[in-house]
Amino acid sequence: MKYAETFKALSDPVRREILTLLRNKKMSAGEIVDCFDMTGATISYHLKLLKQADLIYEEKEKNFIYYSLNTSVVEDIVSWLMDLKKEDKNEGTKNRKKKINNK
Amino acid sequence: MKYAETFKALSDPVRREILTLLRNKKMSAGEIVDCFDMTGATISYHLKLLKQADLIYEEKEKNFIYYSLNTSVVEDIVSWLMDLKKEDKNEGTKNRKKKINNK
DNA sequence: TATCTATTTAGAAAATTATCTAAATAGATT
DNA sequence: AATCTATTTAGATAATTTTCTAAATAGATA
Repeated sequence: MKYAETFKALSDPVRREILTLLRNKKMSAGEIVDCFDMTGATISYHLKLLKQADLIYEEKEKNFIYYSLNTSVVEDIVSWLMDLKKEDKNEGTKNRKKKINNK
Repeated sequence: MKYAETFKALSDPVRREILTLLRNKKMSAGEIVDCFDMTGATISYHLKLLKQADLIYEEKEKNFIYYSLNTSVVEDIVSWLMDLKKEDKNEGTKNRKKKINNK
């Protein structure tokens, strides 16, 4: 159950906003903090959760820590979601009508 | 922020399990309760959140309430996630630093 | 070395969420 | 009408999450 953590990480608006910020550029923790009305400690906490969920990379440079997006796990979530939409694969007789009149 | 509620709803393992149960068949609240080691009240609470997030439909029949999957909102979540992976579209404004006011 | 700078960790308070029991509701059955 | 059945609502508590301040860490610089 790898994506349990990921879904949890994605459930918070601050963390989603951080991911959006990182969409195109890497940013240091401090730069990210400047985008929010919250303390560095709080943002650090959110970064930790995103990191644990493998949604971001962290890379030390001088005495900054730069964060960037890791989209590899996003695929997993997307396929979990797409699976929800898939039609039943193993049905004998019970849901046949549903199969037939679908699309 | 329509999908805030949806991400929140998806963040709980019980609720994700309910969605999976509903993948192929509609089920009454009682049938869903039977799949878990929890009281009907608790499952009812989760169903309410899934309903509020538009992830399930509810349909009364006799004195049962049947629930079924509504995948239309799932698309929105998927496209939010896919957007994360997209390359920079560059809005032109460099160095734009805005404070984000959540909550 | 001493100190500054960037960031995290610790610990506590506040807010939110998940769960339970008991009671309420509403439709079906006798 | 009285009662049974399926489900939800209310209210309380437990558990988890978010946030803060203060302190700790670690690397860079004077």
